[in-house]
Amino acid sequence: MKRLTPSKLPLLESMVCFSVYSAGLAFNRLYRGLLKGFGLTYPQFLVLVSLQHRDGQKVSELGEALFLESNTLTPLLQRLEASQLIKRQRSDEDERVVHVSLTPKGATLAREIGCVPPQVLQSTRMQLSEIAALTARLNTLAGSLREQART
Amino acid sequence: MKRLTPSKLPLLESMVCFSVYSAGLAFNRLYRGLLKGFGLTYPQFLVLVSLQHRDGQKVSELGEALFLESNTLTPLLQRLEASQLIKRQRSDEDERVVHVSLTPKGATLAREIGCVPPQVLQSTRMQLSEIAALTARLNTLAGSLREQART
DNA sequence: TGCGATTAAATCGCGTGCGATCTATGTATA
DNA sequence: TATACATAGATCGCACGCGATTTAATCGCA
Repeated sequence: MKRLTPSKLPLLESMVCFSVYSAGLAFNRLYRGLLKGFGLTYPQFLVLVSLQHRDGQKVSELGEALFLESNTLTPLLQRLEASQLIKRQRSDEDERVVHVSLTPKGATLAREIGCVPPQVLQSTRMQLSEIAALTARLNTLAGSLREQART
Repeated sequence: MKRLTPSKLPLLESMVCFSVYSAGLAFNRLYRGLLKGFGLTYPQFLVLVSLQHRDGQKVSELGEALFLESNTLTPLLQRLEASQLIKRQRSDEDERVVHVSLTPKGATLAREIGCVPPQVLQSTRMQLSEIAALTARLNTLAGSLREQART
């Protein structure tokens, strides 16, 4: 017996958007404590992770990797630059483009924060295989949502 | 052959924290478009959902439901009150406590936004059973993370 | 009863996210 | 070449999220 227009909204706990939202809050809080000693926020941590894999990325490439745009990235990168962890330099071929690379200090820090993800994994209290399956499902889900948002 | 201190961080796509983070961004963007016409943000939407299930909650009870504290909730509730969607009133028994309830206008809007979650579900392009399983796993995961963050 | 400890909410400052817009550079087309 | 158009970042304003602190009310216990 279905309703076309349900008068009652679903319970928060049964909404997948809310589960993702509150899990995101929980991850952010956990990372905050673990990253505090390194002087990093979680998005800043993500930038270092991305740059360690590929240094010298354009701002737009970082944006594609992190699903963020220049209005979020520019101030974030300016703060990382002020902390001497990265440097930003305009491309010679195309002066509109800005390349971002790790400074020696940033590269050192990027190695040091390698200990954080294992600690987080530990805190999930889940099997690696289950974490991997969950990650894959979430990536698929996020892909579908992004596709729908475009239309 | 394991390393005790990996020199390389894992790829972003393989990190469950990042999958949750980017799925959260994607949900937020999708909701933004769907809620714009109602003049609501996603956290404001969540407050209306919670109040429709139980009206007159204390600020602290809303906080437990949404995993937020007064430093986030107070300004958010002030905006909802300015929009005439809720009213806030101090308890008579304990003047420290503030109860939050829907105005008639808020109750009407809460019914109208009932059409949004089904649209979002549609956009996930996943089976209901799979969504339910994912939601349950995420709730368990978030519970573990919150427990670890406390210690 | 009195008075320190506790509690609920509010306030403040800062770092994201993001819509909207701006600036500077590069591209294309007549 | 000149002029319109497109693109990459930067800038601005606003709404979260949260650590730290403040204010006001209540509790606990001598």
